[in-house]
Amino acid sequence: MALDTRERVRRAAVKLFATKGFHGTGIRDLAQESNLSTASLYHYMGSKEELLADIMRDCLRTLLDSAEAELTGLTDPAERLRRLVKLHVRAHARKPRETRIVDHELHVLAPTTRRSIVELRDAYERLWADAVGDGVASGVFTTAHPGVTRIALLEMCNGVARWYSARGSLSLDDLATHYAEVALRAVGACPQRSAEGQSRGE
Amino acid sequence: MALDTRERVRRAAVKLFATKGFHGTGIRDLAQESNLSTASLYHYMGSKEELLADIMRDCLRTLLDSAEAELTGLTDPAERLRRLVKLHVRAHARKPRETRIVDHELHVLAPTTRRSIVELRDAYERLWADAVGDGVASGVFTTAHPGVTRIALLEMCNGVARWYSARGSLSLDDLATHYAEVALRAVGACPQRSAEGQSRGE
Amino acid sequence: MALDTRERVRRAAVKLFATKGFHGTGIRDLAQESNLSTASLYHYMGSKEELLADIMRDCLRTLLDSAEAELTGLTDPAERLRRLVKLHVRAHARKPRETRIVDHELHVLAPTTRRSIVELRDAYERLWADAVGDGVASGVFTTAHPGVTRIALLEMCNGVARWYSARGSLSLDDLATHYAEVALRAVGACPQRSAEGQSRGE
Amino acid sequence: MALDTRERVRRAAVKLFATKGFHGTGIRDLAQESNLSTASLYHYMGSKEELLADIMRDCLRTLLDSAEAELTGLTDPAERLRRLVKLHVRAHARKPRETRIVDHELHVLAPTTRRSIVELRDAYERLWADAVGDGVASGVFTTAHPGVTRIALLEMCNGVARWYSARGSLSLDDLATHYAEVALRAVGACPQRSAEGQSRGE
DNA sequence: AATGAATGAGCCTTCATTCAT
DNA sequence: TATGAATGAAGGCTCATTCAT
Repeated sequence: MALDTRERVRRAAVKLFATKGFHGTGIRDLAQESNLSTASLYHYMGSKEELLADIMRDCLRTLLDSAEAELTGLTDPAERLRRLVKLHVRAHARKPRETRIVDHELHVLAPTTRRSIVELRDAYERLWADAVGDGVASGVFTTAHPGVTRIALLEMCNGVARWYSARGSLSLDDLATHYAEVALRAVGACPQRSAEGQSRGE
Repeated sequence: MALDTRERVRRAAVKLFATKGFHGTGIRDLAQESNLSTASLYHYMGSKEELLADIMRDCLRTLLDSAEAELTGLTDPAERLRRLVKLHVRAHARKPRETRIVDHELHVLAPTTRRSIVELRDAYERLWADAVGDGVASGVFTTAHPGVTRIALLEMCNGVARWYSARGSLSLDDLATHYAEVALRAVGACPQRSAEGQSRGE
Repeated sequence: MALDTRERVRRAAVKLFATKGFHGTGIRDLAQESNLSTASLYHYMGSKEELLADIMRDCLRTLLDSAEAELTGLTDPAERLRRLVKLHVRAHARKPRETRIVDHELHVLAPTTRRSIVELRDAYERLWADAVGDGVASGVFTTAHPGVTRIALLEMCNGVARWYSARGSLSLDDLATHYAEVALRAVGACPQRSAEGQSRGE
Repeated sequence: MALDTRERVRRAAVKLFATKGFHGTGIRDLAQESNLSTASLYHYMGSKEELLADIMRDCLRTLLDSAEAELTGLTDPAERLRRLVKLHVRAHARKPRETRIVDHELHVLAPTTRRSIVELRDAYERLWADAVGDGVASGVFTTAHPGVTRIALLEMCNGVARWYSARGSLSLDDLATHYAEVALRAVGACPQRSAEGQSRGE
């Protein structure tokens, strides 16, 4: 099935925004990458900035929705953090360009739009904050600065989008598991058994 | 003492490149921020891109030099990692804009220039790789994927530049110590005493 | 019939480049003369320099093609030279601006482009060199330095573009004939009859 | 003896204006070629345009003066034309850059300045016109259009500046003699003896 | 005599966008 | 749906020139 034109434009934008940055990408670049004229481009998008906002919004919506789905019914903070990390890492490894765009181009958006995007991001990060906070409250985690630890872990996981390659030696599952491991250690959950399991597996 | 003009231009560039991105910063923005005409700007820089490259180069040189100085004479991998993390965190908290520029704008540079910058970055990262590698080799660290762990920690520390504020509740020293803590836990160094020491101190 | 826009740009360029020189003509001058905005200009040309190269190329191509057509089947060197001179003079009198551009602005072109233009010019001048050379070889022409004579005649004829005006007393045909006369005398063809014929005719 | 600075500037200008054109030459180019800063340049010249005008004026003054000196006491039109041609050719071969500048950059000058330069040029050309005119009047020359012939010869001789190289096979004296020959033939002076002499001599 | 600093104006070119077809 | 044509604004950079030192 032929690719929907709107989708083609979207993908072109994702590719170029991630590679050259929003301001480094001209609409001529977008048009060329989409095999469209610059004029035609405007049948499939509002403006360059709206296109960017759409990409960010979708990326964050998907992340938020699947995170909420993943956590449904879970109470154990360690398990919640593990799931969050794995989901986050998988998302960033699979959609490195979209997530890099979210991370790098927020400053481009006009205030109103930016606020709506930041809201989504904050909602998502609250899931992390809650997991870490609950873990510390219940004594499962021992970390001196939960807030700092949360953001440190998030940044660590975001980084995956900047370097992970599917062609590397590490499978996506192993990567996600490894990161969950590192994260749980970082909060002081010291998951003896699983750590050893991971070690044995290699 | 009045600020050297060249330095004024540099600072304007650092501020704007970090805030709005390289491509998002116009030469006229730079001129205004430097209280200079656009023409005068060119007495103090080669081109916008060279200015960027200079900023990056200086930032990385400084980081690399101080890291090498910091590690001189040290052999214990845990201590080396701790020092690297603390230095890195401090540098990123103190010069968040410079380091963000290094992280975000590499793609702007022409191939030749980029290579020279990447070389510096790689030299610096090798210090981390060596510390982690030696730790694993000597059994002090237990981590399944040293390479991944190293980059995960680096990204985590880079993140500091994206959120740390001196006006926050955490002092720079505490922040650096905390990150070192998290990092050592992440590599499985489980530094009982120092971790407790750290906990007690807060 | 309305003038094609591309052609309007071309004519504006010819007029301005010839009058004020390539470097003396700004893109804004071109736009104004073409009744276009500077941005629109770029729908009809690659760059200012490409526009110049196109003008030169077309001018030389036309000259070369018509010269080759004119000489087809001719062997007599005197007749060939006469035809070349007349054609050249006519072309330079009719298209003085294009030919002046070719003569004056070669130095502007980038090496590669320049080479391609110079090649055309050389191909054309070879027709002159052959005519003069054959005339000397067969004894019809007596000139001590055929190469010098050829270039002297060419320069003399090029000059037409710098002064001829259709409003002058001399018709184009008479002008061309007169130049042919001067040229043949210069190579020592001393065409008694035709010279007298020419004299009688005026 | 060290070269006077003002003279160094002048020479740099001659070189660059001739090579790249007036508008193609920046004052930075001039400064570099003169081994001066752009600011220092202005101790030795009024403005770029005045520098150009000076060069042109001197070139034409010299030509005019030496032509008048050369013709002093001569009445024979053929001899006068021969001397003019030889002088002109020599001047253009020896100072090809100055003369090219005079020929190519008149259009740059502001009206007032231009007029003063054109006046000089016209005074010089009147010497040619007189020689040709007298020759025709006295029947020594036979040319249908004296005015056209005069300008044709002038352009032919101007051309020397565009191609003559001292490294070529032809000596400057031979070149000048050859041109005089061509010119006299062109006006129909048919100087049997001298032509043969020329031929024999080579 | 010499120049580093400074600049308003201008350079060529591309920007994102609109609109008639 | 698709696009050639069009553009005002802005892009990075250089222009010729002045002036204080």
